[in-house]
Amino acid sequence: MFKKATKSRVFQDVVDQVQQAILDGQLKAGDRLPAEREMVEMFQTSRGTLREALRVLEHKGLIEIRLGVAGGAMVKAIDTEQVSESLALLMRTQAIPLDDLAEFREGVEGNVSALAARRATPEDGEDLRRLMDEARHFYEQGVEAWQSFVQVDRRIHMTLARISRNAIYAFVLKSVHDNIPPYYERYLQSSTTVLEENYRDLCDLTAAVQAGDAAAARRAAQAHVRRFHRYMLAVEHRLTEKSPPPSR
Amino acid sequence: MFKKATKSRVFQDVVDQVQQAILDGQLKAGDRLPAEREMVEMFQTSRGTLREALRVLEHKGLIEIRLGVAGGAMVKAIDTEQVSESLALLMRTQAIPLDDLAEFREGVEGNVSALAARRATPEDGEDLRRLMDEARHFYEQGVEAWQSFVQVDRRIHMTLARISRNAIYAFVLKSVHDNIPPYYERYLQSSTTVLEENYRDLCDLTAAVQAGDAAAARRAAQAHVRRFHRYMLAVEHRLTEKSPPPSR
DNA sequence: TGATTATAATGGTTAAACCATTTTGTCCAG
DNA sequence: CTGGACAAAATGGTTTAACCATTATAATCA
Repeated sequence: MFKKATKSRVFQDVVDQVQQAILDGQLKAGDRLPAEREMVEMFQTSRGTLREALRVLEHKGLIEIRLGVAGGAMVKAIDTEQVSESLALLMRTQAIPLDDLAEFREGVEGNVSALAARRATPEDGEDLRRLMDEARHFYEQGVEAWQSFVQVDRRIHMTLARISRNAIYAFVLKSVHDNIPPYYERYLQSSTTVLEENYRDLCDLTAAVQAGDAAAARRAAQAHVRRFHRYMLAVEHRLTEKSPPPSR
Repeated sequence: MFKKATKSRVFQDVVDQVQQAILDGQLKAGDRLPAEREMVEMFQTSRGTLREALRVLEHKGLIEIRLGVAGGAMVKAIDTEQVSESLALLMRTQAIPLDDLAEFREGVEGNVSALAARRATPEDGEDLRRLMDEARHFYEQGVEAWQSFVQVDRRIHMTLARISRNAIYAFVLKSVHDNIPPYYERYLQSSTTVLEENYRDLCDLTAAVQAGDAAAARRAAQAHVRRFHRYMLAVEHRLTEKSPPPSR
C-alpha cells in the first residue's frame, strides 16, 4: 500500500502518503493502520521518524491512536475539532478588541437565530423549553447561581447554532464561545439586575425561535449581545476610572 | 465536564508548557527556543520525545523550524494558515455541505458589507474604485479573462472585510475564501452571461458601500452570493442529470 | 464457572550515534 | 587589501536498539 519515503523531510512524505490514501478513499474511517513496526518496513524509515509523522496526522484529526494490544492508529472521521482549535488559537493570540468580538457576535448570532427560527422543529422547541426551565431555576436562585446560569446561557446559544442546521455557523460560534470565558472572568460581576435582564433576553429569544419569527429572533439575539457588550464597557469604565471610549 | 487527570504522554506535556508560555507572553513571535539538545535537559526527556512535541507545535503554527547553525525553532505569529488547512480538509471530505457554505457566506458577507458601508473612508472608496477598474478591464476581455476576473472579485471581498474594520470578520472570511477555489474548479464554467451578472453585482455592491448605504450593501452582497450558489446548483443539476434538490 | 494470572502485541520512551544543512570564520592566492 | 575557496561548528534530521507501560486475550486455578 505504501512506498518508500523520499523527501527533504521524510516524515512529511509519510504524512502526505497517508493523508492522500485517506482522501482517496483507500483508507476509510474506522480502518486500522498497520502497527508502527510494520509501517517502518513499508516506508523504509526509522520508528522515530514514523512516529513524528503519526503525531502530525493525529493532530490533523485524521487518525486516533490507542494503547495496548489491539490498539494502534485508527482512521478517524474528520470533524470540526481542528478548525475550532486553530480558530481558538487565532482569537487568543490576536488580542481581538472587545468591540470586534461583540460586533461579530451580534451579527453572527443574529443570523443564526433567524435561521433557527425558520427551521426549528417541535423537538427543537422542546429542547429549548427544557433549557429555559434550567435557566429559570438558576435565575430564581439569584446571584449565587450566576455561574450555573451562564453555563446554561452558553448551552442555549450552542443549541440555537445546532437548530440553524448549518455546520459552519455551528463551529464558528463554538470557537467564539470557547474563548469568551476569559472575557467573562475579567469583566462580569453579576448583579440581580444583570441576571434579570439576561433571563428576559433569553425568554424573548427562545420564544421568537419557537414561534418561528425570524426577524424577532434576530432582534432578540442582537439585543442580548449588545446588552452584554454595554455592560462589559461599563465595568471597564469603573475599573479604569476613565471616560468610556466613544462608541463607534 | 472533566478531562483526563493524568498525562500519560510526555510530549503532550511539553507541547502544553511551550504553548502556555507563548499564550502568556513569556515567548513572543520572533523569539528563538533553545536548541533541541538544551531543551532535552530542561524538560528532562529524550530527544525523540521532544521532537514529537516540536512537530505538533510546528503543525499548530506556533513555531517555525529552520535548519543549520543559527537555525532552530522560532516562535511564529499565528496566522489563518492552520484554520484554512483544517477547513480545507473538512470541505474536501464533504463534511460541509455546499448549501451551508453558501448560506454562511450570504449571512456573513451581508454583515461585513453593511459594516463596510458605514465605515468606508474616502481612501477606502478610492481603493474600491481601483479594484473595480481592474474588474471592468477583465470583464471587457470576456470569458478568456475569467480567472483574472475571479481573482479581482476575491480581492474585492477581502478589501470589504478590511474596510469593515473588524479583525474577526476579516480572518474568518479569509479562511473561507482560501477554500473556495476547489469549488470554483468543480462547478464554475463561465459564460458571458455569468460574467456580466457578476460584474453588475460588484458594481452595485461597491457603489452601495461608497455611498454609505448599509442596507443596500447588505442586499447587494447577499444577492451576489445567492446568485453564485444558484449557479453552482444548476451546474450540479446538469452534471448529475437528476432533479435539483428541494430548496430549504 | 468465574475470578485470577500470565502472555503477547501494541504504543511510549530512552540513549547514543551518525548524517545533512547552513552560517561563520579562516586562510591563501592574486 | 580583496575575494573566493574551504574548513569548522552548531543545528536539525535520521537511524538503531533496547526497554517501559498499557491492554486485550488466552491460560490457569479454586
